[in-house]
Amino acid sequence: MRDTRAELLAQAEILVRGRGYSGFSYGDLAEAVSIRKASIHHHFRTKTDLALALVEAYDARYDAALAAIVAAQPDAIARIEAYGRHYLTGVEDGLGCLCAVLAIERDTLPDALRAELARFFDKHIAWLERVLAEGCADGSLRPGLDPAATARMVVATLEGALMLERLLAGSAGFRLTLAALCDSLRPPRIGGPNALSSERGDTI
Amino acid sequence: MRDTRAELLAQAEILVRGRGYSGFSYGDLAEAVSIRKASIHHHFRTKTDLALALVEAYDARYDAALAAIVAAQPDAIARIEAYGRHYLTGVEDGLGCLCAVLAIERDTLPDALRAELARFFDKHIAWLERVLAEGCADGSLRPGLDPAATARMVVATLEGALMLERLLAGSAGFRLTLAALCDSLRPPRIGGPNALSSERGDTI
DNA sequence: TTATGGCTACCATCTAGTAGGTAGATTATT
DNA sequence: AATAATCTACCTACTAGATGGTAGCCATAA
Repeated sequence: MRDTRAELLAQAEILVRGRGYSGFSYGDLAEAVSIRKASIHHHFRTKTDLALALVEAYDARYDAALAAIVAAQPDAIARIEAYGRHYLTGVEDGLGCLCAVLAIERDTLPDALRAELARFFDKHIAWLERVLAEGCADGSLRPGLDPAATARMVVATLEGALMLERLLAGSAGFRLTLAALCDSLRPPRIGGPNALSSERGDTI
Repeated sequence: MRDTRAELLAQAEILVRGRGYSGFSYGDLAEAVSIRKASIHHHFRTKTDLALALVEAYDARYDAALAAIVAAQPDAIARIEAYGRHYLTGVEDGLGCLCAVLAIERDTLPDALRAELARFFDKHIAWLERVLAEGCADGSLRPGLDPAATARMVVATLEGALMLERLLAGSAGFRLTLAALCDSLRPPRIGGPNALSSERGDTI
């Protein structure tokens, strides 16, 4: 027997991430899942309820992903690179970040949904701030780096790159940005081809 | 006599940037400008025509802004900071970037509009790449920085920060990100409180 | 005179959401 | 074990209102 609710969530997520929240309708979703429009209301009474459930599921998946990254990657830069690769799959699938898509329509969003979005992003920023603070402490990051400000910057960069490269250069463009971001966090190489005012060195 | 077309453009831009493209309607716009819905069609035959006109006007304003920045700021970092301050006004006004808002709904956008958006962002990336290349050449930027990749990163960071901080911490949050971004482009400070094990000469 | 720019009055279609019903499974009661 | 009550998941049919867009009329200004 099929799990209609799960199918609704999966297809709705694809629709929202591709066309925006008010750009998709129960009609579209009904067609995608092959049930009648009215039946969707049995699972999600209102469109807002559906949106909240979408964010909840998306958030839970990210919770798991963040924990997995911390477990698998010991190094701060590697963690941020792994974090960035989650956004990369969005670019590859041609889908924006669910929460960014919703955030765009901020002015028309119900308060509860707006609050959930804020919680989602605050959580990511807090996670990154810890990762960065640890990296600062063990010297694997550029000295002088401000973990709090840089955490916000990292989320912003990846969110922006996903929006941008979904439109422009796809995963190739995204990878460039992710590489530039990681480079900007690394400690300056010393003694290499470009210590000081001399030439700049290659990138690897 | 009033310039209705200009008023329509101004109000439509506010509506789109606040609620998304399919989140605003001719009905909303008619109310905002105090004319009848049907009269809008006299100025903009279809909603797509209106969107194209919005992007054109937005693009033209940015053309002027980019030129003004180059004229006023001699230094690469100062130019990028000035560029970032344009996004900051969006945060202050509670409005997203017009083109980012439209890009979110990529899958339902008419081809012509999607192409205009790509042109808009490509232009910004090209402009930044030049600014960064010049900054690399005159030594005012971190050595080893890749202008092409970093240009994409800068646009992504600012677009992402605008989306994010409009929802979260407002201009205070945005300023943090902008500061972290500029810091990440500067040459490493030397001799300061946190020089690595090796000294090196000053950069300014 | 002829555009221009607005109007009223439409239209077909789509929107989220409701009402009420049905077939089948599950659970409770005898 | 048989029956009764309830629940689940879907359906058809509908509503009121919004949507983008059209047709055609009328005032004013060049």
